[in-house]
Amino acid sequence: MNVMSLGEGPGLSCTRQRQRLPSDVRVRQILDAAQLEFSERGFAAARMDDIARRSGLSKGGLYAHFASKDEVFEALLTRSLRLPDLGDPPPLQSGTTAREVAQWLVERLHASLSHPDTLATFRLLMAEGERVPHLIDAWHRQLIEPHLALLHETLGRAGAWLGSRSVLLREPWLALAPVVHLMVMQLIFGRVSAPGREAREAHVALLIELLSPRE
Amino acid sequence: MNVMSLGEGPGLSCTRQRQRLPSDVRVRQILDAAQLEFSERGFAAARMDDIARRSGLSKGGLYAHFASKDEVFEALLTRSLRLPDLGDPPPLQSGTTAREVAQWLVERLHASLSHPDTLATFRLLMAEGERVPHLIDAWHRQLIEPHLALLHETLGRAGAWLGSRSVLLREPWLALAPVVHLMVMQLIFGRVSAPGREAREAHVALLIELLSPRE
Amino acid sequence: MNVMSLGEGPGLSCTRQRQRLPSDVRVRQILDAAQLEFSERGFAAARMDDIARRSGLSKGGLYAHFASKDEVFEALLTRSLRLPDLGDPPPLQSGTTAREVAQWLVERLHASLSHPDTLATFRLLMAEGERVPHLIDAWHRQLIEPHLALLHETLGRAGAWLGSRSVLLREPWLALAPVVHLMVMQLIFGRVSAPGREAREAHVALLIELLSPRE
Amino acid sequence: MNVMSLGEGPGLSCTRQRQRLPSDVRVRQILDAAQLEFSERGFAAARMDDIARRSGLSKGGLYAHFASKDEVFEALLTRSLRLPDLGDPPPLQSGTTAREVAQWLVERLHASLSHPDTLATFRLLMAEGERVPHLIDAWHRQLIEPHLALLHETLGRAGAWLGSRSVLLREPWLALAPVVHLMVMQLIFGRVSAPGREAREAHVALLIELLSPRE
DNA sequence: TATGAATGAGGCTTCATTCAT
DNA sequence: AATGAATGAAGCCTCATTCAT
Repeated sequence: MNVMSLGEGPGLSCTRQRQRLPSDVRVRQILDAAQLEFSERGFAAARMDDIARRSGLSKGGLYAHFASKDEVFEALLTRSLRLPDLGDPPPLQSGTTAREVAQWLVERLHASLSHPDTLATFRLLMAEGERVPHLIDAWHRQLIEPHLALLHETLGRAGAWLGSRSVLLREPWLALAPVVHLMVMQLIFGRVSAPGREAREAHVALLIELLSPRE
Repeated sequence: MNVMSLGEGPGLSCTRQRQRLPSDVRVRQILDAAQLEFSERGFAAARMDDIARRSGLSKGGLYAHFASKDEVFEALLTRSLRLPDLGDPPPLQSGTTAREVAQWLVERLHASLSHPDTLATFRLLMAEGERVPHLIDAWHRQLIEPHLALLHETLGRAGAWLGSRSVLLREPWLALAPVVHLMVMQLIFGRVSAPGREAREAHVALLIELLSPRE
Repeated sequence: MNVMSLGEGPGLSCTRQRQRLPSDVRVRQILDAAQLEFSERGFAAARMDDIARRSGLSKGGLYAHFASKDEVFEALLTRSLRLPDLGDPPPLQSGTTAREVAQWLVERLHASLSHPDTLATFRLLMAEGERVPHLIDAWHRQLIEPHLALLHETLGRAGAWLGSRSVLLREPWLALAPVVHLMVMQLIFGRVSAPGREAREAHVALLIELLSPRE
Repeated sequence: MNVMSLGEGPGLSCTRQRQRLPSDVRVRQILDAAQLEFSERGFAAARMDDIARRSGLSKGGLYAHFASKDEVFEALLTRSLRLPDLGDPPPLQSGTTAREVAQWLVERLHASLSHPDTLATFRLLMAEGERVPHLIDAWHRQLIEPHLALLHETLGRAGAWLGSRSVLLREPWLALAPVVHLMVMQLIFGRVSAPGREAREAHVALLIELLSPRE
């Protein structure tokens, strides 16, 4: 490469140039790559080289953005810990049935928790949580608690409305458990297949039973 | 091992002798050590050196019993995959209440699944399952299915007896989900603390509700 | 490299800099080092560490260029398997004597086969050939066959010219055998000394006898 | 195994006993095994474990007979360096032809040098000779020199008898070279196939030419 | 910012050798 | 004389990280 070809300014050279992207774009690419690598192999077995290559960078280029493997890992988990958008609780009007409430809840929970990104984070925390205890707390605050709060709020109001006095109203995690169960099964077996319709249907049926008033 | 049992060897108590143990004893020690190391660090980050030292062996000595790290890992999981002893289903006599059945079930499930060994295996399979897909199958067959079968059988009979027509009778995994949920929480947060009494109580209450006949 | 050429670097001559060389230069250095190590010790006893040090590299640096010891070995042999330049066959003009032909041949064969590189390769193939059977074939095709072809061609034409009907014309390997014998002796005894003049003279004398017509 | 079963003397126990053989038998077995292992893999790559197993011994048992790998190697080569029995030189009576002498010689040389044991030793010396320089000398004295002496003597007498004045009479190694060539080819290519008849025939033809008087 | 050769610590594994039995 | 568990020194190879360009 001669001196002339360097001075030509951006865009004019047709030779294969080094790709210089804005930092935030690169960081996003890197974290996307890191998510795949860390999720597939776990922290220790993931290689900076692979993360770099998957981001379209060389190893050295990766280190221009992150000072260490730990830093990438932490940045990844931090990014994954965005507050989920759970939307508004359902309106409870006259005529709202237990089924409607249950379906709304199950749909929300699965949409939020069965998302591949959530699963990947979930798995990383199971496997490597000890590495980042402060992130575990954050995860609990930002993921678990909002969901439990949503459940508590929604089940409470629906229970009152519907006249249920189920234990569910006091222990909303029981309503979350089937989703967690499915997440676990999904992580352990077939990493691809989404949880079946029937499973969700069963979950709905369970909630209906518990929300329905008894004699 | 109490203090007395150390230093009492016949004659040569003080000199550090090379310990020669029968192979099966060593293998047990090694797998115990491996369980700790693999569970604490995951497969990739665990070091053969540490496993060896924890078994009272040199690195080379370890390789007299296992040909590779993978082999230790697999042997460990295989050992952990013993069929659980779930005991007999509960007698359903006249006078048996939903509470009795529910308590019996919850106790069984927690005793079997919250055991530290089971948790360790569970965690390893979550984190490193892709390494040993055949063991995943075995785990499902030998751990999950028997528990589901126990639930199916017991819930079915209890439901018939008690007059319940809950979805639980068709989808026994719903009754397992709270235990799985607790296992997960136990793994992610505080690796030590056993799941609280209240959680078990809530689980029992849930089952009671579902097993009780409705008007 | 003379003394002057050291210490003259621009500005920083004294500090020990990390040497960064283009890949092909390094590869050449590595294979040179490998040739020495493998030839001196054989494949199994040669150490990657030594090859690295001899190339002015760290162990890890070596692996940036070759993925394994086997790969270095194979690359080395492949490099050694260049077709020899045997030059043109001698002109047979009126007046060409058997001695001239014989001397020309013996000189060619020894120049080509007694070369230290050829000897080193020869020895490696004797000792470690089973490791690289495909290279054995290549070696035969690229080294042995051309020499035999040269002999066949040259002896044939010279024999016709000179009126010889020796078995040599049909079995040219008989004319190669003394060189092989000398190579072997050179390898087994004194690894340094070139084969003596007298030996070559004897070889020439042998060929003369066989090329000369008999009554 | 209880104490009684040990005191019963030899021969009475039908349980699998340790095989205790006379030392010289064991040593022979060990060296046979060593010959195979060293020849197949070379010194560095041969494993004491394999030699032991091939001798029907455990590793420890092997060390009861040889103090080290080097000692086994040296003992093996020493055993291989027995003086070959070349038999008596051929009677040269009136009527003996060059063909008879040549055939007798070629047969002797091949019988002695193409023997698998000789080939194995030959190869070991080529590959590992530097390890045992004193044995190289011995090998020369005990194998090469006798053959050269046989050739010198036989060719000398036959040449005188037949009226040849070939260079062969002064440089008997030239008559040995084709055998060496064949040995080398046999070692490098097909480790099994014996050298062909035609090759031997060619060798004979060569000697006949050189032994026959010229006008 | 980006490259990729280079480093060096550290992990897995092998194997000659020792030794209690 | 024999066993086989055990040692420990090395060797191969990996990979996070550095750095000259």
